[in-house]
Amino acid sequence: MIQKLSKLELQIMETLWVRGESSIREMQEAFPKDSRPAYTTVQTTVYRLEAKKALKRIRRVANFDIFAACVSRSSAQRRFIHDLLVLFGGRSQTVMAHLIESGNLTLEDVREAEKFLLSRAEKKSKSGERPKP
Amino acid sequence: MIQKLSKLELQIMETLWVRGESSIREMQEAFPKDSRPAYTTVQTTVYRLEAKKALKRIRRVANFDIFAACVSRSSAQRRFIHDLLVLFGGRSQTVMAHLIESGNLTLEDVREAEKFLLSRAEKKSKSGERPKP
DNA sequence: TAGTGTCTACTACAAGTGTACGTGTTCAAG
DNA sequence: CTTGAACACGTACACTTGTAGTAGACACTA
Repeated sequence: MIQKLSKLELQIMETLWVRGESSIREMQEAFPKDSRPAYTTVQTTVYRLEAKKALKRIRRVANFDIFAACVSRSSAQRRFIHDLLVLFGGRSQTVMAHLIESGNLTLEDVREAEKFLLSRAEKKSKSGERPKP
Repeated sequence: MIQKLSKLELQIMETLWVRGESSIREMQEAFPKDSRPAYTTVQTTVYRLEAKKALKRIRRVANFDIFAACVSRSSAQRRFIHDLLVLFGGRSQTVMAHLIESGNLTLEDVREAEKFLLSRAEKKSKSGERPKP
């Protein structure tokens, strides 16, 4: 099972996920300049992520290391969402309600989701009753 | 502004939100018996919540205190969701996608949300252009 | 080859969190 | 009034997380 990642840790993983292999310097500079942690802060966090086997050293270029993600973005996020749901008593409607309230979820988004759910339901009925994958 | 609450803290607040005023013992026993923290653990957490002004002592019955929530459930949850969104780069579609993936969000839920969004859009256009409350 | 700047590796520390032990207090039954 | 049960309160401790300083290794330049 994937270990729990903290906020900063996830932000750092984000760089690896979107930009691929990176050095510590690159990960640090991926932060917005107005809220950028010190180089050593990023470094420590990267080492901790390495200990958690969330990323690994790929190779060494000149005098610095290049890292790459070991866990996929969606599995880490899944893990995160799961924790979230526990807190909301498993009621994702509540979560969605908040997303809407805060104006972060538009009608379009919801319709998109609906379409997706419909197409999935179709596929399911075609391939016979499949209660829980 | 509401302070950040941890997982355990939120779970304890949950008791106050759903059952109303409670004693420490009641909050502790609200946990499922197979994962119930010790009485003193709950107690310490309650004291910390008191320091954060998330709850307060209402009155004393016999030799024990009765507590009640000071912050509303939705404001605490809002705070939590906000943090979550930051991690997902503000893309709530991603969050919703995960909720669907995990089977926690049904077609019905989504349709419900859609209805709500529609009715809200109507209200907004009736009361004139209101860009950002 | 000496100098300069970057990177690693180690170390440190404070705040937050989960957990729990004593000691003292209070109630209620005997 | 004594005693036992339940509770309050202070204290403690280990672990996590965010943050960063420093010493030494290394590479590239003059």
